[in-house]
Amino acid sequence: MTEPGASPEDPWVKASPVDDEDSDYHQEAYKESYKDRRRRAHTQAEQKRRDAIKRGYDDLQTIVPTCQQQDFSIGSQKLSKAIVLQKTIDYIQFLHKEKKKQEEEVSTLRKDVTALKIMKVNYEQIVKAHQDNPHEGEDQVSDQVKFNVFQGIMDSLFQSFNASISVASFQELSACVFSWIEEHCKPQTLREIVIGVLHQLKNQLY
DNA sequence: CCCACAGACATAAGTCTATT
DNA sequence: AATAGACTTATGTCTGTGGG
Repeated sequence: MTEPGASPEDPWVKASPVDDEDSDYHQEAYKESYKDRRRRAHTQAEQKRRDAIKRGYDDLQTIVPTCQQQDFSIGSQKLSKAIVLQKTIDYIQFLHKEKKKQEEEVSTLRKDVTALKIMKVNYEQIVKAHQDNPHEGEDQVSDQVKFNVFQGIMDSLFQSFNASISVASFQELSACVFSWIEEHCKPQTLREIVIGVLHQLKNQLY
């Protein structure tokens, strides 16, 4: 739609007052020209603003993957602005959820790394002790059996630890750890675990 | 303080397009 | 062809800002 009588080439054509001696008319003509000039500039500015908005929607449609899915039965139909906005909102919510999931995964993996590092240090100490005293206790059981005993005990402890511990906050973690130690690390309980593991291994071996 | 200006928003009217 | 819905365009109004 074009403005009636508007000429895009000469937007400021009415900007100067007309050459007339009549001051009232002169004034009126000047006012009118200012009004026209103002209207023209405003129309241009408004066009610019609408272009910017349109560009924004186009960019959204390009960036948001769910806006790019096309129904091939219809062809590459342009989505309405309302749909582009809704799909953008949905996509941002999806990204937020994904980010949260990945952060949780990273946290879990960090804990695994810490545990593995501790275990590595412990094993290195054991290996070093063996190297320092290679002949101590020739009648000792094999490394495999020792590992099985260790593994059985640690598995049992880990199961009770995993069932008792929540890591939502440090306070909660700390409270859970203390309660777990009280409940599952009593001498009597540990004794039962060790005996149970040894029995189990004995049955497997013989 | 007044005026000019720019930008944002609202609205009416026109245009385009898919559907019935 | 009629119609509905989405979109565009021009214009009016309001508000904030900066210069004289």
